[in-house]
Amino acid sequence: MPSQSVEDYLKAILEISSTSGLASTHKLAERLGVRPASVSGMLRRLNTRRPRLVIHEKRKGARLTQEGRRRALAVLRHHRLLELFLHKTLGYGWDLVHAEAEKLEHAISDDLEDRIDALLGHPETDPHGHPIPAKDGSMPEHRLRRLSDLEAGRAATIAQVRDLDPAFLRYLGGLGLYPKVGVRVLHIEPYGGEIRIKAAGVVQGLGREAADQVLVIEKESTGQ
Amino acid sequence: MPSQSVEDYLKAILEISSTSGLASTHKLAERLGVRPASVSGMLRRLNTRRPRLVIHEKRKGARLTQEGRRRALAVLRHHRLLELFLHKTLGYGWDLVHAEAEKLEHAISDDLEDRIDALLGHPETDPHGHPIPAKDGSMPEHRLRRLSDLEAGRAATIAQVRDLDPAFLRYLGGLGLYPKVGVRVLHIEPYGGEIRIKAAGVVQGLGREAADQVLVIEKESTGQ
DNA sequence: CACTTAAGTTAGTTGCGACTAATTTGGAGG
DNA sequence: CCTCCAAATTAGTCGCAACTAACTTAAGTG
Repeated sequence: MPSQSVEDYLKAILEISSTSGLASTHKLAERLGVRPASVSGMLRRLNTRRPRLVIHEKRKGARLTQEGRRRALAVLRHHRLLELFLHKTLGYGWDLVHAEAEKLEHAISDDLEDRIDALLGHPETDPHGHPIPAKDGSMPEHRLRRLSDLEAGRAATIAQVRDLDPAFLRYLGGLGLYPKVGVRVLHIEPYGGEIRIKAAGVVQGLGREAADQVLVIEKESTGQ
Repeated sequence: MPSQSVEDYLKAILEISSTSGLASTHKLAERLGVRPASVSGMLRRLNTRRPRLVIHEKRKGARLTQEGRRRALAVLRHHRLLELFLHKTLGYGWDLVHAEAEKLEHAISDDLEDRIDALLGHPETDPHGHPIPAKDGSMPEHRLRRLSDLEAGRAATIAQVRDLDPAFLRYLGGLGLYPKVGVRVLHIEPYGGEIRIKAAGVVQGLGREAADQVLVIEKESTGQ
C-alpha cells in the first residue's frame, strides 16, 4: 500500500509528464513543496521498489511504469470525483474544491469511490472540466485549443480551466466563465493585448495570460 | 498540528477513560493495534510535548489535559458526523460506517465539517445512537440502562449500541433493533439465559451478551 | 576550450512512530 | 515476607521521508 507521500509523487509525475515528457527533479520539488534533494531520494526509492512504480533516468527525469501509472490514475480519479462531489453535494465553490480534495483523495476506499461515482451518475469531468479517469485507467483526452489561440469571430465552448489557483478561478467565475459556457471571440488586440469576448450574453475583455489557461472546444463554424 | 497517530491516541484515551478512569497502556495497545511498548513511547511524548495533551502517571495510566480533551472531542465529532453522513448521503449500512469514518476523520477540514453538519441539520447522534460532540466540546450524556438490566414487563426505546463490530451490527439489524426502535421486555431467563423481547411487533429472543451492548432509555412505566 | 551556473545527486542527520528484547515494578497468593 | 506474574517501561533498532551541506554534471557563454 503506497503511502500518502508516494501517492503525491505519482500524481505529480503523471501530471507533469503529460505535458513535458519526463518529470524533472526541479519541477517535482516545486509542485510538491519539497527540496530537490528529497525528490532525488524518493525517486531512487520508487525506482528500486517492488513493484517498480517509476523509471528514473539519472539527471534526466522520471516517468511512470505501467503499475505506477495505474496507481497515479486511481489517485487522480479519487481527486476529481471528490472535487465534483464536494461541489454538487456540499455546495463548495469551484475555487475551493481542489484543496479539500487534495487531502481526502488519500483517505477514501474503493467502495466509497464507487458510491460517489454512482451518486453523481458516473460523471466524465470535474468542476474545472478535467476528465475523470475511468476505473480501468482510460482517460479520454479531447483535442482542445487555448481560448487565446482562437481567431476573431470564432465561437467555442469552454471545456477546461488549467490553472486551479482559487483567486484566478474566482476571477473567471466573476466573468461567468465556466466549463460548458459558450464564448465568441470578437476581437484580438495584437502584441499580447487583451481579447474581447462575448460570453453569457456579455461583452468583456480578458487578458492574454488568463485566456491561455482557458481551453475550449471549437464550434462548427456558423459565422455570425 | 497533531499527526494522525496522535489523533488516534487521543480519541482512544477519551473513549477508554470515559468508562474506566485512567486509560491503561494495555487497553490502549489493544484498541490501537499496537504493542504496549509503542504506547509507552507515545505517552511519554504526549506527556512532554507542548502544548501538553496527556497526563501520564507512570504505571497507572493516562488521561487527557483540557487541550487534549478538546482535540479528542474534535476528532470524535468528525468521526460521528462522517458516520451519519455516509449513512444518509451515500447509503452506507450502519455496520460499515465506522471503518470508513475511521480513515476520513483525519482528513476533513473544519470547513467541510461545518458543511456536513449543516447538510445533516445539526444532528445530535450518529447511526449507532452515540452523541455527536458539539463544536464547543460539550457532549450530552444521557443516563442509559442496558437492555439486559430491564425488568420483565418494562418498555423502553433503544438509544445506543456500544459494540461496533460489523457482524454484530448486522445481526441486530436483522432483528430490527436500531436506535429509536421501541422494545418491551417480556421475560428474562435466569442465570444469564436469553431475554425475550418484543420489538417492531415481533417477539424474539436475544442473548445476554448482545443485550449488554444495547442501551435503552426507559419509557414512563405504562404497564400493559 | 575553460568558466560559470543551474540542476541534480550523494552523504549524513533528524523526527516520528512503529518494533523486539530486556528490565523493572507493584500487587496477589502462598 | 517472599515469590511470582502480568503489566509497564526502557533501551536500542528500523523504515520512511523530510532536511542541509557538499559534490558532480551538463549545458551554455565568452
